Amino acid sequence: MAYWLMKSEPDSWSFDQQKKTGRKGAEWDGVRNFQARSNMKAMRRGDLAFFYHTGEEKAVVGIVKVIAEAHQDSTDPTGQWQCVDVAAVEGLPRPVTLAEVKAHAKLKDMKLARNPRLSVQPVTLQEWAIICKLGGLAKPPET
DNA sequence: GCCAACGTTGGC
DNA sequence: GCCAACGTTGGC
Repeated sequence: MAYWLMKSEPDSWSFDQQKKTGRKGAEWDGVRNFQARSNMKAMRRGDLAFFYHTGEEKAVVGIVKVIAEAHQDSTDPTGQWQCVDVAAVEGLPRPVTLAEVKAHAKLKDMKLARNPRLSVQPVTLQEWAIICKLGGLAKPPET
């Protein structure tokens, strides 16, 4: 069981859109970065990920679950890129902003703060728990 | 809208 | 295989 963080520009794909796809979820397509790809290849069914909005919001807004492991990205004609499928689990009652992450002693070394350009990144259990709490969840979701 | 940081590409 | 140039991302 691993934890991740996936970033999206809400204008192109938002957590609200993700929620509308319900339990069947959607492909996390369009990733064209080797590091992000290798992170997606390491994902297993049932892993959980934060859904982060870039741009205006710059905040973790929800949680998604990996429902299909890495497979061909249907939007890639060259066939070299892959994606996973994710489904919304729940939104955070209170979004956790990038500013808060950077200000928090235990979170400021997160990849999110250090390398904001990596679109799919691992999150430690400790980071996961802290952000869930800051986000207003009584307890982190179960798989 | 600008700029810094990073990743990727291509020439040597 | 190295490195400069370029393009893109994302924060400010």
